[in-house]
Amino acid sequence: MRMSRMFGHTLREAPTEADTPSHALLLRGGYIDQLMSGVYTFMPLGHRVKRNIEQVIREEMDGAGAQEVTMPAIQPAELWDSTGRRAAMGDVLFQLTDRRDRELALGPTHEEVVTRLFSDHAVSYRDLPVTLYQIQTKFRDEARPRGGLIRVREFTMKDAYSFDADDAGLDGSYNAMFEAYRRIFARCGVPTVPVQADSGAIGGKGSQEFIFLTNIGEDTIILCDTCTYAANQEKAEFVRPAAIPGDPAPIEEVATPGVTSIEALAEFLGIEARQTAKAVFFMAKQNSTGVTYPVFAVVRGDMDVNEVKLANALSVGGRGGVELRPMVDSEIAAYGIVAGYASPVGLPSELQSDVRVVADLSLDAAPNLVAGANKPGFHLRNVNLGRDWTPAVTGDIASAQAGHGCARCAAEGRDGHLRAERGIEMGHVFRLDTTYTNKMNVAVQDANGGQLTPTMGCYGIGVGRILSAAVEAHFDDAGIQWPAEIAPYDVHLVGIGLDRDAEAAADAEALYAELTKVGLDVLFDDRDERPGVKFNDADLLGMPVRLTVSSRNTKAGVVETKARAAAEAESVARADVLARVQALRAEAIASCSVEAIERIARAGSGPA
RNA sequence: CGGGGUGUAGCUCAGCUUGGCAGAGCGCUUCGUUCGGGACGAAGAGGUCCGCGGUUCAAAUCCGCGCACCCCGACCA
Repeated sequence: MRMSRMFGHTLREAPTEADTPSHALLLRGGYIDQLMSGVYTFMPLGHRVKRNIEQVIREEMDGAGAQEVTMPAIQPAELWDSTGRRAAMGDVLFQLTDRRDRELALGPTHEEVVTRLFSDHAVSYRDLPVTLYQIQTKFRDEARPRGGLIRVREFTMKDAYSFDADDAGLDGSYNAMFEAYRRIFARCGVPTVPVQADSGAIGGKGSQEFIFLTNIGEDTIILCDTCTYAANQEKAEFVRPAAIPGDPAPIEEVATPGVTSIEALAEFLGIEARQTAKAVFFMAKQNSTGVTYPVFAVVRGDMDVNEVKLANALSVGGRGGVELRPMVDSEIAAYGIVAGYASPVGLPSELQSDVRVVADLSLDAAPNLVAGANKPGFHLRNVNLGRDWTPAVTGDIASAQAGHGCARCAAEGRDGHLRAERGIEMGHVFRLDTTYTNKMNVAVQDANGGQLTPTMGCYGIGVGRILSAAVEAHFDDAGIQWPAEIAPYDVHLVGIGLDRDAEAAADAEALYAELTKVGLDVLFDDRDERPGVKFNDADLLGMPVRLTVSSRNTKAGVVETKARAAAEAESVARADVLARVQALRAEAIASCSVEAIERIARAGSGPA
C-alpha cells in the first residue's frame, strides 16, 4: 500500500473524547472513527488489524475442530421469549418491528438461534459432539458505552457453541476451546489471566473469563499472591478475617448521635469495624413471577455486600432468577427503615412479613457486634446472630478484598493472600449445561432408542477488545507497537527524498516489490513529506519493522532496518534486507508464544 | 436512569463575564526556499458558532426548551 493513496490522516493531537492511551492512539493513527456513542468505523488500517485478529481466531477455532457458520443478526423476538430472555435482557436488547409489525431483535448473542439451528439439523447422538462458531456483529444497547472500543453497542464477536451427549463430552469441548483461547490471546499479544467468573444472565454451571489486567479495566479481579487462584470479584471466594471471640453479653442501647457510617461508628465507640454489623437494603425482583420484595443484607462491618453473590444466594433454582437494585430513599422511608441506624434486630413490624434477611458467613461466630437500633441516634451493643435475630438465608454474600486470605491456599494448608486488580474481559467460556436445550425442548435420539438432551457450552471473544488491549499492552510515548501477527502491515517502508534522487527512488520501488512478492504486507511511505513527519508517523502507526531507503543508504548499499520496539536502527546490506526482515518477523512472532505472554499476564498493572 | 461536564474550521482551543465585522495554533491548497525526527516565507480555501424558540435595533454571547457527546455511578450476555 502506498501511503500517498491511503484513506485517513494521522492527527498530531488526540481528540478530547479519548481517555485511554489505546483510544487516543487509535484515533490519532486514523485506525478508527466514531459515528455515535459506542459505534465505530474501522478505517483501512483498523480494518486490517481486525481482519488479522479474525484470521488468528479462525485458525485456532478450525484447529480445535469447530465449524464456522454465519447466523442472522436479525432475529424474531419470539425466539427470545422461548427462553424468557427477552424480559431478562431488558433494555440491552435492541428491538424493532418490521413493516408487518412483526417484533424483531438484533442479536446480542446467539444461544437461542444456535440451539434452534442445532435442533433443526441434529437428530441422533451420532451427530454429537459438534461445535459451531461465527465471527459476527452483535448489538447491545449498553446503558453507557465507554473506553473507545472497550464497551460499545455494535461490535464484532467470535461466539462458539458446543453440543455434547454428556458431561464428559462437554469437558472435552470446553477444554478444547479453553486451550484455543490461550493460543489466540497469546498470538494477538494480549496477556490474559483465566479467572473464575459468575455466569450472569446467560446461566449455566460455571464459567471462566480471560481477563487482560489493566488499570483502565472495568472489572475487579482478585488474585492470590501464592497460588494461581484468580477470580472476578463477583465470584471470588476468600477466608474472612477472624472475629473477636467472646461470650454473648446482654444487649444494650447506646446513644450515637450523628454517627451513621461504620467508620464513624467504630471511631466513636473506639472499636474495630469487624465488631460491627452493616445492613444494606435492596429491592429484589423474581424474574419468573415479576414479584418484588425487600431484601435486608447484613455483613460484618469490615465487609462489603456483593450484589452478584447476594442475587445468587436468593435464587433458588439457579442463577438469573433474581434481579437486585438498591432501595431508593422513598422505599427506605416507606419501610420504616432508619438510614444509618438500620438493624436486623427488631425490624419494623410492617417489614417483618415480607422482608428477606440474608446474613453473610462473616457473622457466624462473630459475637457481641454493634448494630443499629432502628431509631435515629442509637445503636445496640452485644448483638448476637441466632439470639437476637435470625436470617432467612446465611451464605457468602460479601466481596473479597485485597489482603483477605486465599480460600484455596487455606484448604491446602498454605497461607496465601489476595490482591485486587482492574481488568477487562477479553473472552468468556461457559458450561451452559442443558439450560437452553431444556427450555427449547431439544433432544436427539440416543444409542438405546431413547431421547437425549444435549449439554451445551458457549465461548465468546470480543474482537474489538483484543484490538484495543493489544495497543494498551504495547505502546510507548511515540505510538503503537503492534504484535506481529495482527499488525496492519508487516513492514513500514520509509522513502526519504525520493523525489530528488532517482536512484534511491528506484531502490525503494524495487524493495517494495521484492518484499511484496514474498508475501509481506508493506506500507510504503511514498509521500512528499519531510523525514521527521515520516518517522513520527511510522512510530505512531506502529508496524513491527521499519525500513528506510534514502540517497545516503542507497549510495552505501544499505537499508536502515529498525524493529519498532528496538532502541536503535541497524544498517543492513541491501542484499540481506529480506532475510533480516524475515528474521525480525520470526522473532516477533516467537515473542508472542503462549508461554511468553502468560508469563507477563499475571503481573498486571498494579493494585486496583 | 441519577450526578457532573462539554458543544465555535478536519484536530486542539480562544472569544461568552460586560450583546456590536467569526478568531488563533496545527492540519489542508498553491508558489518559492528547505530536506534524516512533526521546517520557513508568501498567498489562499475552509463555519448551520449543536438545534429550535424567545428577548433585543443587533445574539456565538442573554433567557427557555430540546439534542448530541464525554466522565462518575447504576447497569453490563
